[in-house]
Amino acid sequence: MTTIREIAQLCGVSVATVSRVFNQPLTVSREKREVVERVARELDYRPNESARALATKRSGLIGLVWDTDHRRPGWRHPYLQELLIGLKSALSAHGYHLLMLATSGSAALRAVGASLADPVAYVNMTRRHHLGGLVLIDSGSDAPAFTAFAQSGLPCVAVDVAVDGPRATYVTSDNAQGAQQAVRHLVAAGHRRIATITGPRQNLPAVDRLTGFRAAMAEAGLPVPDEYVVEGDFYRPSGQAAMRSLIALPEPPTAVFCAGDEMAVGALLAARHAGLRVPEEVAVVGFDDIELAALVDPPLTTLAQDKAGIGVAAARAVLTMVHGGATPAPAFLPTRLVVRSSSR
Amino acid sequence: MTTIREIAQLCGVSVATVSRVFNQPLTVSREKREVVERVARELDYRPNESARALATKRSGLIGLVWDTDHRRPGWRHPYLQELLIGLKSALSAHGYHLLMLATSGSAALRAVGASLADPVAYVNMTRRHHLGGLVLIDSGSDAPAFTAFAQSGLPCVAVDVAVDGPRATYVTSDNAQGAQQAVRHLVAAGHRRIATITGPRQNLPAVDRLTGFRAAMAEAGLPVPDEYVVEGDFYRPSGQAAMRSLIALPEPPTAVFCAGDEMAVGALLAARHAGLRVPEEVAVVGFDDIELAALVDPPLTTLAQDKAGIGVAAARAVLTMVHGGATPAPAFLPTRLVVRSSSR
DNA sequence: CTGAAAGCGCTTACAG
DNA sequence: CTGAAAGCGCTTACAG
Repeated sequence: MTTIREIAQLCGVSVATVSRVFNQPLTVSREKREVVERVARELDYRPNESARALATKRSGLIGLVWDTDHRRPGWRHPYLQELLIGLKSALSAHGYHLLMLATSGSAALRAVGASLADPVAYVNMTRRHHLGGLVLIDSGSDAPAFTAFAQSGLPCVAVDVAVDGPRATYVTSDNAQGAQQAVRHLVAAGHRRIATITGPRQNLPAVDRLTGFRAAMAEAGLPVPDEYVVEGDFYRPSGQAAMRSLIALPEPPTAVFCAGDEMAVGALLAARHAGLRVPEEVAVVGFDDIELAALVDPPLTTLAQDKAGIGVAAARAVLTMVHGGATPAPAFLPTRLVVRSSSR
Repeated sequence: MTTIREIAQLCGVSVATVSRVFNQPLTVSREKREVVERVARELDYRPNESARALATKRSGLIGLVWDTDHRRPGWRHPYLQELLIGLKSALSAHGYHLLMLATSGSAALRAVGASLADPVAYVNMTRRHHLGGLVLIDSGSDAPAFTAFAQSGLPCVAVDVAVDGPRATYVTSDNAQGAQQAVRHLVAAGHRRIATITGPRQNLPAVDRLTGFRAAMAEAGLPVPDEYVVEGDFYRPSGQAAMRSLIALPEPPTAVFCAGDEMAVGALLAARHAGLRVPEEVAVVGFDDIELAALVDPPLTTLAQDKAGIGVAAARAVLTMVHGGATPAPAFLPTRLVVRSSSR
């Protein structure tokens, strides 16, 4: 790797001048600048990022926290790949790389002295590596660390989880709005007895979807008996179990809004096992539009999230803060109703 | 952030001694060591990674190249999430983080002067950031850059693509073996006319699966007429089209081995559209065991890859090289036949 | 075992 | 506009 010194010598200028050519080009006379640029190009010069980070305290890296919930080893993020695509492309466009941090559940941290539950582990990593900020992907198992980081004053953008702090914001789908669309669609199809299978009580999207559901039901003048609200955990089996209990009611619903596609697939299975035709005897609507949604039988009506868009929005939000901008307000990205055969 | 200097002052020792306590603890007298360790703990000291990397030319980071094929924007990796889980956990266990590089398809690289097609872009990034090495995930669009990196002599581990170089190796499933298992399973079920839908000709897993297919057919003494080998591209529509053409043959196969689950799902659709019952009239076997496989109708017999295991193996291979070990031989991880209802 | 010193490669006030 | 110098925080021969 060629260094700034070699270029300086070859050009007969000081290292300061070479450095300026790359960092504040307009402060250098055009002739010197052009010479330096030419020589740098010929030698395929690339600045040493470690040296740069040491001198400037900025690294050109954004951290990504995506812990896999150790209490639920089978857990999968419903749209991680698209999220990463969005994140990465938006960060790349500004010259940033994405550092996936070894997370607190790992042996590594313990090795370097951080206890498994060290809530300031992310703060430390961010400082040690001079990260511009962090993007936090909710895994449901990291709440204290998320909170500690959000409070730290370092740029922080969480996905699908609400965080609070001087430079903390979050991005998620407009879940309430999505749930409303689902209910309106079902109401328009003539349904009156509409139940919902929710996500976990502490989960942001789950809460907002339930809120939207209730709002839309109220808007339509429809009652929501307690038995029509069954809590699931976003996993398929919970949807299946919830649907079974709904079917067993004295007055079962004619339509069920599920807060996630995985649960909706479970609900479909339960309906099939109970010998109920979908959508004739019971309509089902999901949320997420995972790949599976279009392929189950019958294909699932659902609310498509702008998965890559959430990644892009998260990237933009960190970058805004990294570049000194004001902390962006939380972003709620619109969802899109995709009508398939599981409802009408 | 507290620095080594502050600790040195508080302990009344030189910075060299403090540094040694962390890097070569046994060369420091026990008393000084204990004092330094205590003070460091009290101050929650963390070494500045940029300074460290600058001084040692090692960063504690492993790079990850995962480009999304710009010629195929809809492309999705069949098991990225599990791969990342395996990679990350194995790297974490040794204190390494994973740096997702802004890849060559991005505007960012052009911005910093790397042309879109710059084959040495990865070499440069590795040097600039003092990365220990790179893990390359095949996206089918980066061949020249992969080759250039593999040749560079920097530690290189590719996933699902063969690379060659002094410190380059790769890991993939034992695809030939898996295909053999598939064929043997079908032969054992009484099938004689077995066709295959392959992946792209240049793709390593695709080639190996075809090789295994042919080997097992030969072993069983069964012919493989040219029309029984149809090339797909791993995407669902190609499987559907290929299956249509197989069904249309004067002597159609009674069983079809698909080199990927997505294509197998397409094949299932084609069979359904043609009014053929699966597996009674035509059996279908896939490869990968994606989530979808268990959920289509009928559930798909397939070869499960050890997805996280591939990530772990890749991580171990880079770490071996980073720590000065010999270049590991390419690893071929065993697959597991999962029999479901699409075959018998 | 320990410290003073040089060095990793770059940036940025400070003078001129 | 340009250069000499100090500094970012750490590591590692080199003496002692």
